[in-house]
Amino acid sequence: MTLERLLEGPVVAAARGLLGRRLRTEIGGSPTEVIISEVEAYGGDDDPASHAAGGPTPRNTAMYGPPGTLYVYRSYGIHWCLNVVTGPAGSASAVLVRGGLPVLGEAVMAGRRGRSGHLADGPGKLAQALGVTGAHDGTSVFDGPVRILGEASSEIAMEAGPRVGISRAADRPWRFVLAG
DNA sequence: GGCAAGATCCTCT
DNA sequence: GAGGATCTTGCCA
Repeated sequence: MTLERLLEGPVVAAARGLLGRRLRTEIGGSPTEVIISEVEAYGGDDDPASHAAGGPTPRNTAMYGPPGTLYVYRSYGIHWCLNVVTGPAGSASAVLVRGGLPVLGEAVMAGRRGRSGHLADGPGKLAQALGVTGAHDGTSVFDGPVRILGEASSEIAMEAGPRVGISRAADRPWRFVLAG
């Protein structure tokens, strides 16, 4: 299964497929890379917890783009959160990347974060460590500054659970983490 | 034009 | 383990 085909499919399948893949950025001349270790799936209008639940708005325009579009939004006025749009264009479903394991450019990430350790174990931390901001909203993960490498990691162990940090439809088991 | 809520992180106790 | 920081977005008057 290629990355393109994966992202064109149902959002839950895409979320599972993204787990364990590599997320690479090359921003400010410093390459950084993490293995995606935690994701959450968000549907379109039929998902009350999704930003697209109320229809298109200036902020969530990127969610209505083609699969592989990057959707970056500001959370709590402080942090950036990084999503990958999935499904056919117009479905407005996306996968939130909640965490990753640093594999390249660890020193760069520590510099951006202003501390060592806990570099990318949360949505806001991940975006900050990788240097992702609203400037990258709407770019493509196939040929933009923020890319997902196509190599599939086969046979990985994962666990599913309820989504975190939301108040509506929080019971859907659409959160996936690498086991261990 | 004003208000309330939010897919979070950090510090202190 | 609990609470504060901090500001953008979207809704309503």
